[in-house]
Amino acid sequence: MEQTDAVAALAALAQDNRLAVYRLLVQAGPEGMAAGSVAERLGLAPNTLTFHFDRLRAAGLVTVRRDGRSMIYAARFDTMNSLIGYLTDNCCGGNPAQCAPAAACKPAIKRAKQRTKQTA
Amino acid sequence: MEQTDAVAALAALAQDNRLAVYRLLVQAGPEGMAAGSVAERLGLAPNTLTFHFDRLRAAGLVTVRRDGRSMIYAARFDTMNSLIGYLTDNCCGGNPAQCAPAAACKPAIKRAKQRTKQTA
DNA sequence: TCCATATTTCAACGAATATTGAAATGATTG
DNA sequence: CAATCATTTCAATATTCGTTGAAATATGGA
Repeated sequence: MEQTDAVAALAALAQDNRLAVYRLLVQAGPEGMAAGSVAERLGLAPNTLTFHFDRLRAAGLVTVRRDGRSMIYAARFDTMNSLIGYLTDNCCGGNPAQCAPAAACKPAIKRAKQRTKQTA
Repeated sequence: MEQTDAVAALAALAQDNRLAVYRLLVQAGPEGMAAGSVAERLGLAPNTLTFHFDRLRAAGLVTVRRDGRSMIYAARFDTMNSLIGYLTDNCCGGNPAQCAPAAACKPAIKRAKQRTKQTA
């Protein structure tokens, strides 16, 4: 992951409603949730929610697929892993005695191959 | 960690220069770096840097101590751990078969007890 | 005390952001 | 095809943010 992408991801998460949306999707898992369900659950106006979904998607933090008239949003765990890897990259000068590399949530379902390594 | 603190930490990191500063401090480890060294390393004006340090500190991401006429800034690894814990909290509905809890960089030096558990 | 170094404070400006309201698009059902 | 539901697009507004420049504070040495 590069600086620009990391900033984008962090900026996308650095907002009350978006963070709530993202965490909801993280908890929902790979299956995702319909936009309407998220709106109802968090009490957000549909257009406001679209705006936030858009930012999360532009940052690569979520995916969308259409199911009938609903749009299903799901968290992208690989991006979260990359972000955490970027934040803790070369931690403490890479001294293995001082630092341990980070690893975040992995769905391990409906997403077969997913490398644990993220060298920035 | 609570929502407000998480948003504050994410917002603090969601900016090019601040993210660069923070990563530099992460790599510097618990010993930290003088403000001037950071400024020189990143080519930032001293007052601009103070502004950014202030935001990082307000978010609990760094600490400061004075050493002579220099101010030594250091990353707070515990906050990073809490943040990662918050982001991945109850991942995939808490289904242990699908998700593994996250753990970030731990200095393990000059910072003895540090719980791995962060239940938000 | 006087001077140089290191960092902070203050005021100001242009740019970006979140929310709102109304209208439009796309998909399903009868 | 008409009606309805789910979501998106567009324009407008108030707020927040990052950077700059000049001046102030604090520490250490001659």
